[in-house]
Amino acid sequence: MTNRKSQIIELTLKNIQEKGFTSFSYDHLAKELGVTKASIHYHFEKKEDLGVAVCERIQKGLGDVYIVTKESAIAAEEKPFAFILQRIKFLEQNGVCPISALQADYQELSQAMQEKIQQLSQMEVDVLVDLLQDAKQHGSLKSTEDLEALAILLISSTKGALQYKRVLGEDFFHKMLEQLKELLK
Amino acid sequence: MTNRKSQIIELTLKNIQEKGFTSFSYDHLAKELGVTKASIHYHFEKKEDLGVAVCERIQKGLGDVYIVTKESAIAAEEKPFAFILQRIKFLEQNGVCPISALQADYQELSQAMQEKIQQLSQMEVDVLVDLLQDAKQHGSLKSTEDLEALAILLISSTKGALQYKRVLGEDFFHKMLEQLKELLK
DNA sequence: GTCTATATCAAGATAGAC
DNA sequence: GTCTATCTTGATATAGAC
Repeated sequence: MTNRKSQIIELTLKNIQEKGFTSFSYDHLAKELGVTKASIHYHFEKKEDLGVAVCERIQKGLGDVYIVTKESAIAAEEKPFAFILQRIKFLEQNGVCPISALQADYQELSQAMQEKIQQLSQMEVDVLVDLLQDAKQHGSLKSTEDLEALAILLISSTKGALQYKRVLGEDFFHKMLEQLKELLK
Repeated sequence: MTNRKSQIIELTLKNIQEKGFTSFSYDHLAKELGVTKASIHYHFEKKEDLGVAVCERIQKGLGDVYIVTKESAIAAEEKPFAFILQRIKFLEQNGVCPISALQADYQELSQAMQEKIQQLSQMEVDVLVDLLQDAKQHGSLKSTEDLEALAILLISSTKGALQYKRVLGEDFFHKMLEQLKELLK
């Protein structure tokens, strides 16, 4: 099966959302796939290699949602929030955002993975800045807005709220989002 | 030494900030203290027991900062942000917020720890709501504000930004905070 | 390309000496 | 209260058969 490799990547992505990078194991992965640990080690010799592959997978997903949002028919001023809502749809029920999970383990990871996580984190900001620029050109944002700072606030509050939501319940995220929209009016 | 127990708790708190709860080990803890694993198992039979003790330690720290902020001489409208800034001072250099670290491992932890983490998370919101109420009475917030929603936004964006700051640099947090203050003007 | 088998190591935990 | 010694488990990883 030539897509065994991508099958492993998808399952790892799910496992990272559930357990985090350091806590998921090849053993558990193998059992879920009905293969042996050795077979996973064949495709990804070290856990770090699998980690890097998952980062690239996340990067692609991020890019895809960006393009879809950018080209979609919805109003430009809605696109930053549409992007965020679209992204969190991909999260497993009660899972953490995989980028947040990787950030949490950041200090324990190899340099190769740290660089990937940096790229991912920066990409999230850049994409939001781009969508905010479009929104601004359509007149929905005050011209004084520092768009990078606004993107940083959007991504920070989103990720923070996702963490609390798992502990304090679904409502938490919606309350945060409504409050944010209220302040941006 | 009767405070060996609290010595262990403090060191564990540091370790959770650096590695997360599931990733720190009794072995590493013991070496840092110059004792054996067994000695730590004596004070905290199971890792879960140590985890609960650390949660209570965090809870106390949270309460202490709340009281100090509440009773301090600074203007009431500054207190919510003063509280947040005071809290993040306790973080190790490049460490994660211990509550965020515990939230990240939430699903893998025992029920006793999950309950403690819930309490901690809710307490953070409650404390901010209280400080925001004081600020509002002093006229610095629009009367239409939903204070719980505002507290949720404050704590979410703070925690999210702390995660990104470790990866993207010190500036990230400050930009988020300035943007937030700008929107609240 | 996938398997069995195994090496190696570190983890949490316990029993019992001092 | 702290130690040595040890048990058990589960992790990453490798060698080599098929």
